[in-house]
Amino acid sequence: MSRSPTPRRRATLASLAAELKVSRTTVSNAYNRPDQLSAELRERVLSTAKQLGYPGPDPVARSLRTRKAGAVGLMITEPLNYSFSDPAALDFVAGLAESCEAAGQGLLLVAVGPNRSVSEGSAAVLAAGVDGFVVYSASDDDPYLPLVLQRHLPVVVVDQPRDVPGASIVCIDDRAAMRRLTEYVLELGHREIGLLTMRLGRDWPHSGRGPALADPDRVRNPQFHVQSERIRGVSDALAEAGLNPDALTVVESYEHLPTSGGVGADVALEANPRITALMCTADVLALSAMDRLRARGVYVPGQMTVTGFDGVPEALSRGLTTVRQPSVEKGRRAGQLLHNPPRSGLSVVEVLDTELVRGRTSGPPA
Amino acid sequence: MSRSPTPRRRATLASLAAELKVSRTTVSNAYNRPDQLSAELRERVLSTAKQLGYPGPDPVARSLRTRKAGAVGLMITEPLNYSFSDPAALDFVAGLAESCEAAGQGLLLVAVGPNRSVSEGSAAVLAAGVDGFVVYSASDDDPYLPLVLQRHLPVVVVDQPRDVPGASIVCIDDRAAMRRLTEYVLELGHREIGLLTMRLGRDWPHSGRGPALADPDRVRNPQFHVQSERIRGVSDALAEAGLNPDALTVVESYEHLPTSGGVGADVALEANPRITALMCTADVLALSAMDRLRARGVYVPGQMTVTGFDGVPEALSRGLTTVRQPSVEKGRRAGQLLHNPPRSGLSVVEVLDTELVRGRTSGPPA
DNA sequence: ATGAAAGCGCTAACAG
DNA sequence: CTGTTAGCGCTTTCAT
Repeated sequence: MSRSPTPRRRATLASLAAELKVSRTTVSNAYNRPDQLSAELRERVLSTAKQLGYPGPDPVARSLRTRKAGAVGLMITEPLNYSFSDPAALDFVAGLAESCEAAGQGLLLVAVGPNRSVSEGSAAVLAAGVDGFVVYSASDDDPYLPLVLQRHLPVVVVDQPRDVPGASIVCIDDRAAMRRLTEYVLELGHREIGLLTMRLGRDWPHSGRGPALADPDRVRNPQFHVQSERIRGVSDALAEAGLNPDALTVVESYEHLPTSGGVGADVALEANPRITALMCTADVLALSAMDRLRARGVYVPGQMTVTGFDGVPEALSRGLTTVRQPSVEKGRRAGQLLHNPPRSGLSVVEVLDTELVRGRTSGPPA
Repeated sequence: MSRSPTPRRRATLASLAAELKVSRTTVSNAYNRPDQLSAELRERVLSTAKQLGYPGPDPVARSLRTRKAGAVGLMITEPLNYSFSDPAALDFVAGLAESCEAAGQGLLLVAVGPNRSVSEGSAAVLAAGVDGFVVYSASDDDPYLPLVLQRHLPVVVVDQPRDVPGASIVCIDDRAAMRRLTEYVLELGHREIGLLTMRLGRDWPHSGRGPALADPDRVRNPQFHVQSERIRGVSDALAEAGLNPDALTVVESYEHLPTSGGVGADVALEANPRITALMCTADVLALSAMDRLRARGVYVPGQMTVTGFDGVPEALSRGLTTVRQPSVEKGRRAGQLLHNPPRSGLSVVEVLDTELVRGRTSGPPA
């Protein structure tokens, strides 16, 4: 069970120095500044280190001393199973991970989803040994955000919330994108539109967890900036076309389960059977809705127009009419903002471009 | 730009104690052991902390003192874009993240893919402030593994390599699973089989990065235990049926790109046009192969049987004949092994169950 | 090129 | 309940 020279006590830089009868500085230099000592001495240090089973300078102690953790934290407020099943969220994480890899930084996932109590989540945020935080799509009143800010570390917010003091933000123009998409739908001739969206607030005033008709008050004051802007974008287009924005049928879904879109579609159509276009604020919702419509014998786009948002691969391959947003790039930019902060030291707002994708799921109303 | 009482220097536990004229212990207790001081004193501590902008005990300093980092490291040796596009790998990460969340631990992604030099990757491994490592499916001669081991931290290996001294392992019986699948294919009557697999070694002796015919030497000595076992499983079944295992046409693919399976199928069929069954060691390969075959006008399963491995959702929904493995559970178990190490202190081997899924992509040869 | 001294910010005994 | 004493393991001036 014990290798040759495994000492009872873990070897440290100091013990190694003692063993070698050199100063700790020298050992430290052997690892961190090879040019500060002779090559042979360095070799001697490294070889006895190996012999003693010294793993090299302890990362935590080094972090304490240098005040650098070598990692950025990603605060994930959604339930993990959601984050890991939504392609757009994953693309974001992939982009962030990529930029961290390039910068030689670690990426620490800090999950503070609803599965944990707020105090447990708080502990996780406070315990994260990181040099900065990325906050991904949190609600305006997220309870963990103040804790993140309290740590006085650089923070980059992605998508939402806006107006976090001191934080840079990477986002898209949700309102304009959704307005443009809606204009397209209206041009096709649709007048009765259903909107399927993620939950409008952290709370959930409906019974059960399934998609439910959102009441107008909630629609007017969503706690998520993104939802708010997207709804506003739809309203803009409706108003512009001389339609009443309040006539929009809005169904909110607590989470994006594989079936959420389908159930949401049912709810919307039951609430307003005259709907001819179903606009979804996420591709996963739209795809699920399409599946459900097909099962009900409703043809898309013949009898129902369906649109999504995100531009995930499956959506594009299935010809969904949607808005493509650069999810990977969001992650990359967020990381870069942390790794190479803007010279000014001021916070930055980066608005990334989106693109309207006219697919095969939209057409004139029946 | 400056809040009311923002001191030039970051507040620390000591400065807070001085301000309050109490000992550092008391302040520490206010955060870590609320029962060790009066509620009112604690309140006073916390409130002046807020006033001073003290974010609470520094996680790094605490880690140094307590010798606990509060996070586990996940060493990812594949290119990130692969890890984040393979559903099976993602399920694994999701399971691991879930168990970390439940244990109140962070999850530090340490990417040491081929995009970075070995020395950069080494630095990342050595710099990770973690209490243990999960190594996900590394090659037998992975250059970073020794570094991980060198840190004398608990290690859990997933899938491969085997026989890492001191490390626990979570895996499946790849050989038995693949044997069973092959037996099924043979029962259907197939005799000429093509095998599409991930690259057989860290090196890549072929020109270009696309799928290529693997030479027999390489097939006999893969550097990845999993590939090795799966090929062996196929051989077992072939030998059992009185066929020559060396007659197997093996095509290896450097990475799992969306098109890898399709190109691999082309390569295999060109090398041996008599092939009637294409067995793939990953669903993503099989799905891509199916797409390609359809494009070529080859009917599945009428003219070609195709099988996969993993049991990812898309494969199951498309009726792929495959082996389902519990990827999420792998991640969960790996995490648990780290968070609640077996009482014995000895390393453990956990072999999780797999299930043969007879789908609609397999049938008798034409 | 090498060493001595001085902490980084915190917690864990152990006394009082 | 509160304070004193000792470091955790390392890097970094500043001398030599």
